[in-house]
Amino acid sequence: MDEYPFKKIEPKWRKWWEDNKIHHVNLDDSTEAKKYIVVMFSYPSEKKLHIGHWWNYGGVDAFSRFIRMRGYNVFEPMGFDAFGLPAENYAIKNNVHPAITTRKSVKYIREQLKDIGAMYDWSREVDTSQPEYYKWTQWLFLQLFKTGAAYRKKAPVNWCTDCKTVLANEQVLGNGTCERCENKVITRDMEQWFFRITDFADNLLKGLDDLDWPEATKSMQRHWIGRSEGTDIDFKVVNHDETIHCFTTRPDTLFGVTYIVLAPEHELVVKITTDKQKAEIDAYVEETHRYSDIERLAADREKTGVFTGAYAVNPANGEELQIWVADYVLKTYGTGAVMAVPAHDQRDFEFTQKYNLSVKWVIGTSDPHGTIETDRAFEEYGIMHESGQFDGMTSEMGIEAVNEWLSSRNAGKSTVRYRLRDWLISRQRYWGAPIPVVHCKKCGLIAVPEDELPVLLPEKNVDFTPRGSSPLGSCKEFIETKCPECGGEARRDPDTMDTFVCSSWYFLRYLSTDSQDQAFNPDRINRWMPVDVYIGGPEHATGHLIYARYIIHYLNSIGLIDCKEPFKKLIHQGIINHKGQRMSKSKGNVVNPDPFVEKFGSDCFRLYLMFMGDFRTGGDWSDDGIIGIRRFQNRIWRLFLAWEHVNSSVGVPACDRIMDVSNDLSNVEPNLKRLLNYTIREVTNDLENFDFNTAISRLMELVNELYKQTADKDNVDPAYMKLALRTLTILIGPLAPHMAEELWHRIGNKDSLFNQKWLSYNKDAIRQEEVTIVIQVNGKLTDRLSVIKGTSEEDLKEAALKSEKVKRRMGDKALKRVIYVPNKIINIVC
RNA sequence: GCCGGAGUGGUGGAAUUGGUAGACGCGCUGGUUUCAGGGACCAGUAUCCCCCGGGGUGUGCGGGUUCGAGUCCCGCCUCCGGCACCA
Repeated sequence: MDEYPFKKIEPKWRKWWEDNKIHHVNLDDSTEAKKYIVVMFSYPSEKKLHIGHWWNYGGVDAFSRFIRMRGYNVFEPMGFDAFGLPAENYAIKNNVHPAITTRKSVKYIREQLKDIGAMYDWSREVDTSQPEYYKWTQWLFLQLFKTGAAYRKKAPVNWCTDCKTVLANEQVLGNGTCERCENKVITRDMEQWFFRITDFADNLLKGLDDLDWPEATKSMQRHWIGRSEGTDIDFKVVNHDETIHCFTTRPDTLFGVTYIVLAPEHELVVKITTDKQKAEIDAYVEETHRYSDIERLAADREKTGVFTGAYAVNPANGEELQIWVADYVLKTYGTGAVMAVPAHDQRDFEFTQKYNLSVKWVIGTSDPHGTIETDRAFEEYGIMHESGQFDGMTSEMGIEAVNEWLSSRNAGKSTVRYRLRDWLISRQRYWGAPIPVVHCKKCGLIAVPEDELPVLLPEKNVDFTPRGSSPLGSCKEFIETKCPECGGEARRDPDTMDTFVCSSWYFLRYLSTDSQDQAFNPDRINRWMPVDVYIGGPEHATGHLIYARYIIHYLNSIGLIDCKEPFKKLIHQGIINHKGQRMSKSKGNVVNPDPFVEKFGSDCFRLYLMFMGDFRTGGDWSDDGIIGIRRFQNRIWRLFLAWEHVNSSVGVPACDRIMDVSNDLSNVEPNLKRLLNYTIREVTNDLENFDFNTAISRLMELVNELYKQTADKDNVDPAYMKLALRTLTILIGPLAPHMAEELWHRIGNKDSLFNQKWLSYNKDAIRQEEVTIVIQVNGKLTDRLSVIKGTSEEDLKEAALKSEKVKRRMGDKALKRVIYVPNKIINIVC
């Protein structure tokens, strides 16, 4: 039996596509409508593509090819997110320079990517670790710096005592230890670079409404931004000329405040602590620094705190309140100070229990007989009491009224706070884009002039093993420089940028890789942005996807680009597990795609992954099913071999006549006519919706049916077969591009299949003359009737009641009603 | 604790969105082919009972709405993902 010779065919067409620049995109062509389809670029530090990449990239390519065949100018680029910690860690461990390992990985992965047979335009590849790219990442930084959106401040960071380096939050394990050495991680205050993403909190929140994104992801971003309306209330400190500002969302509980809490890092702690309490407070503050933020924030930790010895005055009733320091209050949220209302806040309640502080109930239920349990806080809205002139108000009214009262007395004002923090972008690491700023003793922080970019990352004389400060600081040639302002001795900033900065704008750079004198060409941006469909994992919901949105909002705000949002539609691919678990080296269940590609071919492997399950859901990898796809390919191949003669024996006019299936098909058998049109409709809808698995099922059905209908070869009209094979070739093109291109040329075409227009279908041709009506008795399937479409309800009812099966099931019960769903079901109720 | 998503044959998964549950594939069973094979083709395959004509039961569990529920409502269970002292 003839097997489909994928080994000969796949490399042949890959070369042909490349030689004929089939995948080259003209970015300046405005004659065709564009579609910009981007899949998150790959992270070469992982060294090799795994099955998940094939799942993702194969599906996205099928979609892109389909869109292209529908007549759009489609741009589907690919690149490398090549800076980052894994390459650096590998380098430290094996003493190989990260530049070398990264370049090697990129080269290897690029070849693997080419095996997928996707229509990437490789002339527009980006690599974030190349000076041609990071020059513009630095340029982007400078734009932010010039407008004050990039700034330095002292901030608590995670510090591993053993590795002697700063760690990202993701690198700290749940128990507060370092993921690499499992030693203790502490909090350390360090001067860091930040981007003012909080300035855009509200815009980022509002922008979500119009995005065609998964609701779950939008919801995650909303929570992450965490807008919350409340009030800043001023508490004067007794015997000090200081005021503590407390943010609360519940000013209606103001009369229930029994003490005040400051975060350990709060600047007033030192000022107001009494001499008597000083030793204890110092010890406590010191103690909190011994924990990482992650550890401190563990919700199940018992609350601790220390009294400062100082008091503050409640502006509502003049009561004096103890001021405490406790690490359950965070310096980084709100004002870093809290008015504690134990009766109506469970956290404060727990704290009071431990330290024997008083509880004052000021909110009750509206039900006069309703009692509130007193063993925990009552956090709901209710009716105010013990609250002076506000007694009897609902919480909603009270919040308004207290706000007005406070602001009229200059003791507070309503504000909006966000959970979102400014984006900490500096890293004390080597393998990243250097921050293009010079520190001059005389002039301060001075931006490197744009025409001096890039600030090259030195590849020699850098000791990148961690020792407690930025590796670049140890490189004399790099760090010592002249101040661009005064020309005096100065030092370069030794930090590098978070790789999320690199990946926050790469989709802009794809459009201008041919330009060395600008980050992006505004005309092209305005023509191609936003990205029409962006595909990537849901794990980026609150990281990359917020950062990229922020950068676009920012560039828009300073007038550099027109578009407001980077990604119009977002799709998350699912995750491929193996044996029910996520693939990982430690579990030893990683599946390497290469042997499967070698044994079954690229198309077969792509098809199998797409067929395995829903693109968005993911699935569990199994070696077993792929054989079914090979059989499917072989069946198609043999079908073409068996009918090869029709391509020469059927003349050109016949071919023209059947170019478009929606045209007159009067001479084609009704069954086939219907089948072809039906398959076009189904496959079209499925590809539009990323439902590759069902699209492939429909094509399998078509092939099965063609085998059945052509069992008797002599009775088949060759034109009919020619039409069927042509239709099949076009429909399978996006899914199995190599095979389809081969078949396309075999049936007599010279140009690429992917320059061919997609097929339209004829609705009328799908309509069936004969339909099967299901007869139910009390909703139970009882019998079937095959009738001509449009048979009247009366006739159907009569026929149904005559059925022996129906009679048997009805027994002697009387007919009550008949429900009729046209052309589908007749339900007899008795 | 809070917010999402999902539970369907031996197995991967379908189901026009309230209308024939199990499409398509894997596996398995039987058969055909001068078939040495992990080849090709045909038929069967949710499950239980059975007088072989049928009958009962079935989409995580328990209720409900409806002529009719995998799909909608209420209450649970399990798994996965995210957030987690955010005042």
